[in-house]
Amino acid sequence: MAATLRDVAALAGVSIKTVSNVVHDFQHIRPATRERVRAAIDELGYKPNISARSLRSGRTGVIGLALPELSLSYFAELADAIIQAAERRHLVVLLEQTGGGDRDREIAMLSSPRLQLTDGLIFSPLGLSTEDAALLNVGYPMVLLGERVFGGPVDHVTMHNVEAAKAATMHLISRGRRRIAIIGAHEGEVVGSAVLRVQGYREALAEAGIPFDPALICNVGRWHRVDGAEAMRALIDTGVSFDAVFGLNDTLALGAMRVAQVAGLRVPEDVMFIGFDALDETKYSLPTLSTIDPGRDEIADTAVRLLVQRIEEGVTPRVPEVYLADYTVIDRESTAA
Amino acid sequence: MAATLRDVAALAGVSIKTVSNVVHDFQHIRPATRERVRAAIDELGYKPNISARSLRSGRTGVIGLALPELSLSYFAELADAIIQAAERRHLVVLLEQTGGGDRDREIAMLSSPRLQLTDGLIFSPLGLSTEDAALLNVGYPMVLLGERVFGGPVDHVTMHNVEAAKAATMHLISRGRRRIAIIGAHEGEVVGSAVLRVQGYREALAEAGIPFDPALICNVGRWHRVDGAEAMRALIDTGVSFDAVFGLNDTLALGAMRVAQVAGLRVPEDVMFIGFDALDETKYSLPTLSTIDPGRDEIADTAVRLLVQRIEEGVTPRVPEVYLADYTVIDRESTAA
DNA sequence: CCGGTCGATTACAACGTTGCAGCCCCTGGC
DNA sequence: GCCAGGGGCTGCAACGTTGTAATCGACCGG
Repeated sequence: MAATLRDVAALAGVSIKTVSNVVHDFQHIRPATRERVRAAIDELGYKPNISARSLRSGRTGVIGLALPELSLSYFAELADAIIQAAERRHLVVLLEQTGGGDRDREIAMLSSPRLQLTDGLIFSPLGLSTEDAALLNVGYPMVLLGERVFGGPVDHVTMHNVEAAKAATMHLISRGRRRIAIIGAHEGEVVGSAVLRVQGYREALAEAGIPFDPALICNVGRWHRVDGAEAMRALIDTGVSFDAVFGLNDTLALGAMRVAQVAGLRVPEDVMFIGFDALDETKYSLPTLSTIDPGRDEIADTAVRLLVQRIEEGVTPRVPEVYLADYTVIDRESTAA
Repeated sequence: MAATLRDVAALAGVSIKTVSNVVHDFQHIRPATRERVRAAIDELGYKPNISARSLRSGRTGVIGLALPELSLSYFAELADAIIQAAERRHLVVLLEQTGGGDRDREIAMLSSPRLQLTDGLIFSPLGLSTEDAALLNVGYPMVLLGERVFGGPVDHVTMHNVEAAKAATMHLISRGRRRIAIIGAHEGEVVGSAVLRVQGYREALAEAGIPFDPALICNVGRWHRVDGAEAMRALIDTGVSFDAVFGLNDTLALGAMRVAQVAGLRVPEDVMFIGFDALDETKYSLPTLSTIDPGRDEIADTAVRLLVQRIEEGVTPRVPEVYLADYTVIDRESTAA
């Protein structure tokens, strides 16, 4: 069995509390005592029991991270960044997958007893929408990610979606393109990344005096590679002319770009492509994919920072904070002049 | 504050222990009492405190998963599968990243106090090797993944690496290729996936009577996309002739394939490519990439099953179990006849 | 030389849960 | 009418930790 404070105390000839004090580096301990306790700790290989500590202190040092699915590269890279950010603050991450946009599962997860041993939650929903904002009024610290819910009762870390999408579109326009297709719109939706990015696209067109053509807007179900591929196939089949494609995320853009190339279109000569997310793989596609870097590390770090802040300040109500990360346009081969 | 057993007991007019019994569905409770307690639980929104429960019972319902990095798609997809498998058994997963093959970090992680609130660990090392096997003799249940350590003291879930690599190579040979390059070897290593897969490659060559040419073996540092790309560039620069490439994982193969195409080689006409791992993205690359499906879901499910078994049987020593998942060759455009 | 201060250490209770032992009362058999 | 058996429930202790208050001795200024 694992050694406890009691064992260490007995070996060092001090009280349990003194050992606890040494472990926590409290002051007012004689160097000699400290040394003796340290030696006993090493000898017994003592490790504090986190369950007991957490029972006593109400803290576990664990934060929950709930996101749709790791098999989407964007979320895998986001999880990676968040886990690293958490580690820098000596926190571990408990990871839950809610599936690809299943609203009910997302709601159920918010009150899951599995979150009990968590100090707080970083939540990236895909199925909720703004009218669900009230559901976020849970009894524990939480930080929201993404573009599904705005104005909710919790801190929110997101990005300048409209502006970034506008910048992506303007990048294509600056390269001389005027028939710019969108891959990844969500028909009928009024909330979410798709809506915002399409809005940015329209703003760019308007500013450049290019008429908006609904025939260039390709709707998809989900944002997987296969959806991008199918949308591009459908677009080509309609016979509509286009000279550039804005994939609302990289995965869509990559799927679409592949189909375009198979269909004999040259990239970037015939069609330029730009994506969104700056996934690692966009650096190595053929051609390399221009994209928007949404500031993932900044988002991850800020989310963890805000969550820690919420955890530490206790139940004090406060106006929820909204943080918008900076974006960058990354110009690669798929939009080479 | 969250409701406790005491609160529920007071409201229902029974003892704390009776509430606990209801929660655990113990027998010998009158239906009327059970109902009353149930109602009180609902009214107060009682959720058991997992820290306390775990302090008392020694179980948390959490398993640890330690792997190198989520930004490698293989591990992201593996984590996805393991989290799902764990969920089926009502377990949550605490995820730790050990970095890309950092032996010291991997060793440190094994005794991290962060694992304290974990019932067991699924460990996928990248830096350890067989001589470190003794380090796996930790005091908690553990299941090992991967090909770094064999013959260790713990259950091990892995795959038929040599056979699968041999099958991949024979697939290329059956398509008429004889100058098959390997991308991803690790010079000087004697353990790990690279070694085993190269061995399978050599066995296939030998069986087909094809001489082994060391000039076709490309060493890399890590197994990222950029490493595959650089290795391919180097290979082309040497001027060695080759008509097929076996990427020791999909990421390497995709990186290499891109460089080959940029260099003017046609795939599969001039050079065929096959990878390893059956990542989702191999379905959508240009061309689609042939690969080996290592049975990821089977591996995930087995790992969790074995871990649960170890957890439940307590400290009873037992001969470690080794499970080898089935593989399949997936034939796609990159090796089309 | 005494009261006060401060450094070093300790005793105790409590966090919320569960295992164990035991209590009470009802039922059935003789 | 009494006892055995067992269903239904309760009280107590303990898991390992930490916050609070208390203790004890040494040292200092007056």
